[in-house]
Amino acid sequence: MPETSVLSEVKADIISRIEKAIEIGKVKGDLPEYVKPDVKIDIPPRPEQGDFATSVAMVIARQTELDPRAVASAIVKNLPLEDSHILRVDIAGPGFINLFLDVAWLEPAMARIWKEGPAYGRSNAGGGKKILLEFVSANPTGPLNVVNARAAAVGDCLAALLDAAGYRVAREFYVNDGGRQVELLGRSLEARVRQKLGQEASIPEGGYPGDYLLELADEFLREKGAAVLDLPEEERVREFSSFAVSRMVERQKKVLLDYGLKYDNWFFESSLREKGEDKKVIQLLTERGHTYQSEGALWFRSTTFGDDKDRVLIKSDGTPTYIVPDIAYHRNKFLRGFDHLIDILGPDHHGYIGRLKASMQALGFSPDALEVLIVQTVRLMRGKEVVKMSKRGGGFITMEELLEEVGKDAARFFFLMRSPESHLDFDMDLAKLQSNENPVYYVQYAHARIASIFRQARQAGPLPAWGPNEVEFDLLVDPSEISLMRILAAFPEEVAGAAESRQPNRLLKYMMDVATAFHSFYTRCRVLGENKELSSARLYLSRLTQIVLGNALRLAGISAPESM
RNA sequence: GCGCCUGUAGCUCAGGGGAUAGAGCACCUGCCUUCUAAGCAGGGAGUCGCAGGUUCGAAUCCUGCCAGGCGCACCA
Repeated sequence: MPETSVLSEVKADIISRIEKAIEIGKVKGDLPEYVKPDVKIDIPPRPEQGDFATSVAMVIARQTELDPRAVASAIVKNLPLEDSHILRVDIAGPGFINLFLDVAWLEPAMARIWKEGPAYGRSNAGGGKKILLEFVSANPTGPLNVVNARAAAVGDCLAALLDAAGYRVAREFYVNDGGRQVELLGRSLEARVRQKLGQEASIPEGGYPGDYLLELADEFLREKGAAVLDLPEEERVREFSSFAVSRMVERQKKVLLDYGLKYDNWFFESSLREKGEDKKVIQLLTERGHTYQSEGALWFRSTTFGDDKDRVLIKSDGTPTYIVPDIAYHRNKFLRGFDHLIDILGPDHHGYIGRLKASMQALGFSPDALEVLIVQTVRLMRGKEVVKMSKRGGGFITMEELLEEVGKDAARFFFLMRSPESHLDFDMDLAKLQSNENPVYYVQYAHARIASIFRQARQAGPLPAWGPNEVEFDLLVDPSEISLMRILAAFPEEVAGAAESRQPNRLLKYMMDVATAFHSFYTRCRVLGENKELSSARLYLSRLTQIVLGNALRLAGISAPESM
């Protein structure tokens, strides 16, 4: 895996030259001795403002009360240019330093893509740090819904991004297979089974009336028969519950697999109880003096660690609250050797962050090592119409139904396109539209077009020599070719940036930019039918684009079609 | 009442101290006898929710307010 990308090497070189210019300026007396700015460069909004720009001069001007443009010209005057890619330097606006580069650096940058192929985009920004990413973790009491589908897309893509950015990532699904809700699931299934047998039975209060238990009841009768009904209550409920849970989990696994998502681990809450880790956590918190008895319950003094209020661990009826296994679970994650934990939760769980972090701190773990991301709600639309999502009426759309209707690629694209914390309107009509109105196809089409060029080229005879060592790179001079290459060169940094900021939507934006640049190139420049040298060079650039698009789509979990 | 998220073009949303605020879709005008027109080039379209403040510079940071969504259990 490469240390850095060619682009970041170029940037680092420019930054160090600017730093050197400031040092020289100090020696010459152009700048005061005490300035020590952090030099940052970025890509300016307009091409006439150069390839890179820096605002250091304005920052220094603030520190020194000098005129920003004077500071800028002091830096520019002292900027060492020998053996650099810098062609020209301008001072613009209130004191920006605009740097114009030659295009020679693009050649090694493109050769890097060719060489790394499917690995292009990877970096070791993360330094091999071990991250556990827990997401979806829906209760096994019903089918997955569209918010789960959003969390699945975001989590899976974020995991892929972190992996590519040099972290060691594990994807984990936490199955809440204990507690009252699972008992209610079992009792609800029992009621359905009895109804199938013509007996008088109703879904218990707070139970699960959805249709999916009707199907499960049939399966139960087919596989287990009715004998279970004669067992004593406790045993009977256990049978129904465990049957229901295992089937629901299987069903969830299957949908997620259809979505292209494979977890490294499905972690069952029950395994914590079997090993006594829930009791252990209470013991540890008590030993450390973070618990107290009050009103017949055992409390965790989470306010010590910044939580709004203390939390009950053991209710006055002697049963633990949900938070106990959750604390044990997060402790277990740390004990398994992960350096950093990321939980992706729904918006209804934001109140939960404080108590969870407090508990980790109370157990001696750094609260910063636990990071909670909230993925906001999804509103399903059909055009202008809101699709009703009432859970009670059973009329809500499951993840299965969503995938069946719009397909995996469109679903993932739409979920990833938006920043995770923004509320999302998901237009199902738009998502399944097979036309240019649907943004999914914009990127895929670029990929398919490239594949088509190669098909065409092969039909015409043996391909010309077009690898990095064969190509006359200097023939790639059209503005559309240059800007395409610049974008391709930025991929590793884009991946690392999207991973660090936990924003898969940045990857999607990048894919759109690549597609735009390619479509523009495709329209302006013919690849085939030009002279041999030019065709070869453009085939080379096309293949590089295809590699980048393919890699980006793979990170997003969206397929890269060869034809459309 | 308190907390979290959101408010930017007709619609869905990027951008989260820097230059003339962007994209996709929708709308208008051009571009297919040559590699896929699910494309390209161009155009119109915006008081960045409102009001103050900090700053050389605010859509971006701070405060208050308004609007929408979601939470605030000895439920999970």
